[in-house]
Amino acid sequence: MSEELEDQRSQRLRKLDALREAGADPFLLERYDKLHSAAEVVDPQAAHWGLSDEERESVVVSVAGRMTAHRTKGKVTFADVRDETGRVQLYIKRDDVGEEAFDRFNQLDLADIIGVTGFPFITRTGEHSIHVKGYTLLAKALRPVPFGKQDDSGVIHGAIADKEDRYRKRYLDLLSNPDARDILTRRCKVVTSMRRFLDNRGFLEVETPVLQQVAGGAAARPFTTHHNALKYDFKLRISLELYLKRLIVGGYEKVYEIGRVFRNEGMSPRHNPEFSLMELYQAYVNLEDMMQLVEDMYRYICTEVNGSPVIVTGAGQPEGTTVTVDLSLPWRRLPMLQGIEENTGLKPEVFTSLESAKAACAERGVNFDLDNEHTLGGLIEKLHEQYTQPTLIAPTFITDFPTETSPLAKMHTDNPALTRRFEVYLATQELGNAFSEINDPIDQRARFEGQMSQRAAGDEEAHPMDEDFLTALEYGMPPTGGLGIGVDRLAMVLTNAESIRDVILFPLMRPER
RNA sequence: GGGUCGUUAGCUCAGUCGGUAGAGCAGCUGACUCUUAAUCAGCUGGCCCAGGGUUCGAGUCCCUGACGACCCA
Repeated sequence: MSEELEDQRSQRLRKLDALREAGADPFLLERYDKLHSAAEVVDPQAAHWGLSDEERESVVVSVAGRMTAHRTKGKVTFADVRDETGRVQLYIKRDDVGEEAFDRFNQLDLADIIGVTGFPFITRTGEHSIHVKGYTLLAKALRPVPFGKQDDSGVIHGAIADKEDRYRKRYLDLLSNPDARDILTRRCKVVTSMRRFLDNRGFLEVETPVLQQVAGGAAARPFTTHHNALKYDFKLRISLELYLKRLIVGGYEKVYEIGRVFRNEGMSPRHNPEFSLMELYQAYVNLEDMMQLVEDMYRYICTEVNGSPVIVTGAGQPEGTTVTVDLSLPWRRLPMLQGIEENTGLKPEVFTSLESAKAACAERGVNFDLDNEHTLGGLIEKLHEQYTQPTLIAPTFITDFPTETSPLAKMHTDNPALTRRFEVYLATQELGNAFSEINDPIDQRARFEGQMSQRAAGDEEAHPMDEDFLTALEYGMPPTGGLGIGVDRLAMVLTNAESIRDVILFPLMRPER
């Protein structure tokens, strides 16, 4: 095969072989004295830019990163090197480094990882650059990386664009699309700032089992996996709840976990089968204390991640429109039935039985099929989702959930049909779920039994019986407030991401065949 | 689960009425000692997602499938 017919990978392999034969195998290197970041070198405030041209020549800078562009111009070459912090331009002159080194530099391929030493240098066009005196190939890229090219208006051409490629080969997306990198970085900061907030408040971060005999704490179907030695099919957890409450029984008073949970359900722009959940439990506090905690935490995270407590997001809005949500304004509290009345005209009195509620819904006309509703609580939540939720732009606590759909929350003392529970909504998105935890083991058993009968009636997502958890409650658990937050969905709202896949580094993909 | 759209060079994308495959970038060769989407000259590069079908002839039309995206329940 002639040289001309080799594909780019073969050409790069050939160059690698040549380097190895010459005793310059880049993959044998382990360490490079990377003394500066690209951003530090380029920073207009950096001390070296205040020096005279002559003084600057004695300054040594050392950077490392990927070569993302090169422009050869006869006996001088310009190249770009990019690291985590940004881009810096290199200027290399044959007469400075010698013909052999200059030719070797021009043999480098885009995407090769190099280390460079030189001195700070301002080009005739005013760009802060590095005048190269020496360089080392630290790793060879055998495949071309689609960096794209940025035009004068900042638009990048040729970047990897196919969403499937971007998710499957996220490393290329990160190298190619600055926006993707920015969103994912901010998502990571959502997690660290959440952790910092809770640590500062004296919560203990704990880890609980992923492999469980009974997957409870939420309404969802679990994944099953097999343990060979025990010959037992374990479930992957669908929430963190029941183990964290066992820790409250055990005497811890403020615990939290940020962890992956798994729900065996379909995928959508808002659903990934594995996702990150934060749950916290605090003994001796009530629902109102949890509301205050949520307000404080969201303001903190938003300010840490975005620099401001104001969110501008298109979540839940018509294409091309955004809403502004100011987390520093007072948050509204709205009982669920009151919200339904405001948005449908259906009065709370009709929700005394499933039959009367269905009749009232049928008379009014609703935008979903009443035949699919088998419980009063389920019908109420459906009305909430369909009519109230789309109106909830400003931060709102929806309170007083039906007992039927809240098998782990304390009942109201004056109304056993409703619970001491709230969900947080902002920009129409549900971003948190909290309740006063049931600590009455008799009540908890009755709730589980109610769920079992729904399960028997065909609801595969109804909560399973958990005898081990009930035993724990029987040893005594203090009154406790609990809170759960879907981290990915919070990140979506804070970063204005369109899909949950945009805030997950490696979203689940169907295996390629 | 239903519907719509997409899959063409390493990357981004064209491809007309069905007539044997195109551009830009990347790559290769050469020129150029301050360029920056560098420029200029020349060149290379294709399982048109897969499998069937219609046709003298299919990237293009039909069917089935794979994968993805979006919308709906």
